[in-house]
Amino acid sequence: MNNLIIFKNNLRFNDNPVLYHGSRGSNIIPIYIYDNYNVEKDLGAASKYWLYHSLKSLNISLDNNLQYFKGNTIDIVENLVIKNSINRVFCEQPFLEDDIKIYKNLKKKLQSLNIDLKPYNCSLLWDPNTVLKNDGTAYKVFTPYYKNGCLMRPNPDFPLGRPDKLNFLKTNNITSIDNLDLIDKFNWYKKFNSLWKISEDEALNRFKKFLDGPVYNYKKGRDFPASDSNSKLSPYIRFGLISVHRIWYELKKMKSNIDIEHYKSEICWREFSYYLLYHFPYIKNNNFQKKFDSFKWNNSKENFESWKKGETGFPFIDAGMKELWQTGYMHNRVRMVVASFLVKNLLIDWRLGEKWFWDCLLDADYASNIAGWQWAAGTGADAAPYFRIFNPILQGQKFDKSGKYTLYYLPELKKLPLKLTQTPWETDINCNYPKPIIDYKSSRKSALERYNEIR
DNA sequence: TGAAATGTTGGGGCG
DNA sequence: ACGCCCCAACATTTC
Repeated sequence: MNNLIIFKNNLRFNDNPVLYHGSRGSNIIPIYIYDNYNVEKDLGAASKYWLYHSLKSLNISLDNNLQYFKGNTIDIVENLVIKNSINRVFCEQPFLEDDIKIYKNLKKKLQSLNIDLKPYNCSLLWDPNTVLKNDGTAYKVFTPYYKNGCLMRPNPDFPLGRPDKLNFLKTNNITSIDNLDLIDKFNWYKKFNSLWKISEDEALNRFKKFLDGPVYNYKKGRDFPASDSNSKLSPYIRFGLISVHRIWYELKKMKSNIDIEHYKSEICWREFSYYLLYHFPYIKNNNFQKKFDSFKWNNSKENFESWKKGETGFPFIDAGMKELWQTGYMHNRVRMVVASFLVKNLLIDWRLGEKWFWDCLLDADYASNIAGWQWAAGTGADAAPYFRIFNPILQGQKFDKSGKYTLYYLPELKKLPLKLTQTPWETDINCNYPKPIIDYKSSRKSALERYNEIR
């Protein structure tokens, strides 16, 4: 048998159902398709960087046999199948609207050629189709989704480990990763090189290191951006350099405690995001709660720019935005605070924030990003109520008491007494840091008034 | 996975 | 010794 193996969002050698099953007793052609033809939203710049290095790493595991294509999945696969006498095509089971459409069209095309298309769920612990309320409808609230839905279902599949010896089918194709245009000529991303090692081994190492210690302080520690109680696995999970099935079972093997259970539930917030996008695809660019459709956003260009650059004059916000820009990552607590600030204090549409994160985050995940922003904006399903407005000053004082995080990204504030780290306007000492772009108190008030109009 | 406003309680100062 | 006021400290409600 000659099998075509299509990689998409699970760029790993281990625990990969597509590669594992697709390579059994067969010759394979492993390919990656950058489909910018059938999708509405192209990858963000940071994601492309991550993708580039993930592919390079995967290619090494595949003894340099990975082939790269860009364009329309259907045409590319049809062409390959015919030219190489392919019998079966193995791919990832799709869960997002665009991907489902591609899958269906591909299936139709391959059926007409009398070729099997075999989908395997690589990405989610539970298929969204199988987790429903008793009345047959989808959950909208995380806790019952997780506790009564997921955890009451049969256990997720075990991780598969390594595939057997791979036999690569010889082809005449010469493809190059460079044709995917993932890396800009302008070397803006070099700052990431020293911060992130992008490979499957590194993902596993990080996970193991996390399980060796930090996880035992996860529940409390996860809220403090200066502590290292987070696994920082998100970008690795995003492109499947580690499988959630592996993560799930490694955690299950351990003696359960409150921290491990909390980490598991966080892993399942990602599941929940995919679940929501699957059952309510309109939320990709519309408010889950329709009453927000008539909400009047200010969308001030100037304020949006200040937010993006980390020049709002609110240190905790600015530190977060600088972390994002410099590292391609932002601590979860800070993500909530900067999102609340953009939406509720600046009255800027969550979709604009979502776009910026999409472009800047190495872990930018289609579902998590949208669901996360809708959550933070208060427009989402199981969302923080709109009137729950984070105070960036208090949040900074509470979760970065020592100033370690804030001052790392805003060293100019080290000039001030520690007490004033979050309120640098309360002194005349000039440290070359911007004045607040808004008055916090009155912005809060007008946000609540604006909300009253649609309530 | 809030924060601010408002309400309640109880100890201490003081006439 | 007593009542009154003040105001933390905590609890509850509201946004």
